[in-house]
Amino acid sequence: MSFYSSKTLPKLLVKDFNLCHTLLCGQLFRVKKIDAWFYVIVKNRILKVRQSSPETLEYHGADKRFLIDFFALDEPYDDIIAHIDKDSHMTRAIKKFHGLRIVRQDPWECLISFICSAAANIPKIQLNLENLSEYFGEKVKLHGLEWHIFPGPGQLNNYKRIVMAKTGFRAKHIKAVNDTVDHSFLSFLNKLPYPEAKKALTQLPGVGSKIADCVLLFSLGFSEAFPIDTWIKKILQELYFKNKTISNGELHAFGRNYFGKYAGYAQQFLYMLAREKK
DNA sequence: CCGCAGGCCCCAC
DNA sequence: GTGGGGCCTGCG
Repeated sequence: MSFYSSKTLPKLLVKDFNLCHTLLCGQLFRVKKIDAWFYVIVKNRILKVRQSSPETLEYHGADKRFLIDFFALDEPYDDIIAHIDKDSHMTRAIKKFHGLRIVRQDPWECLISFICSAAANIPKIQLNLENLSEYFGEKVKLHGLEWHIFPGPGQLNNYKRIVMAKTGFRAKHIKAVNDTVDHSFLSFLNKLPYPEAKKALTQLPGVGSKIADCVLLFSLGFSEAFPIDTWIKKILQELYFKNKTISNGELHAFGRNYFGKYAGYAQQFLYMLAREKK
């Protein structure tokens, strides 16, 4: 595909970072693995990256500063782990998935992604996002391949095409959100306290407690957000409630109180535990 | 006794 | 997953 050997690519020294865990923990969907490399479509760029050793990232398509921000490498990892390491279950998860990070993805794409996630699975979400990008997003060529940038707010302006992207009942939510939400609304949420930001998001059609928490956690820096999906529900009930059925509201309150200001990281570790048992 | 807020279940989307 | 309806409960 390229005459350049990997030796010519820049390297970034990393600590407490695992690329696979970070890219494959269900927070991002536009990730492709080709040979030994991951290709991640982030905003208007195609990031090509691999972890050639535990402490080395080789990359192309972005600069160092971008990588540090996107992968949240400036977060105090030891501190985060110390906060959520409350019991033997978490200790095990933290050890097993060490280096998992919560990325800082684009809030708009994150919002649409998780609207697509309602009653779906990961391959289906990926299909929806690929289709939406192909139908509405700008095309770019890189590494001999064609890629589509994710369409911005206002660009998802054709209901029929949104339906053609196989979004099903989510199509009307996507169209409505496209017509009412812009970048400034989303960046404004950053400045609000968690409860207010969440309330503003759940005002949007197709966005309830879970999806709001995903957007807050994965794109707006609210590390205390604690999304309850079916996987988390199952594992929380199993590990902390002797398999008793607990309402989502109660599980949410439990997670936030028990794990504290980095509850969202705890949620991701638990998600990984739940998925590997599948 | 009656009315409404809050919690929960159900089901179409 | 969400949202809206139906239904039960509890307090005023």
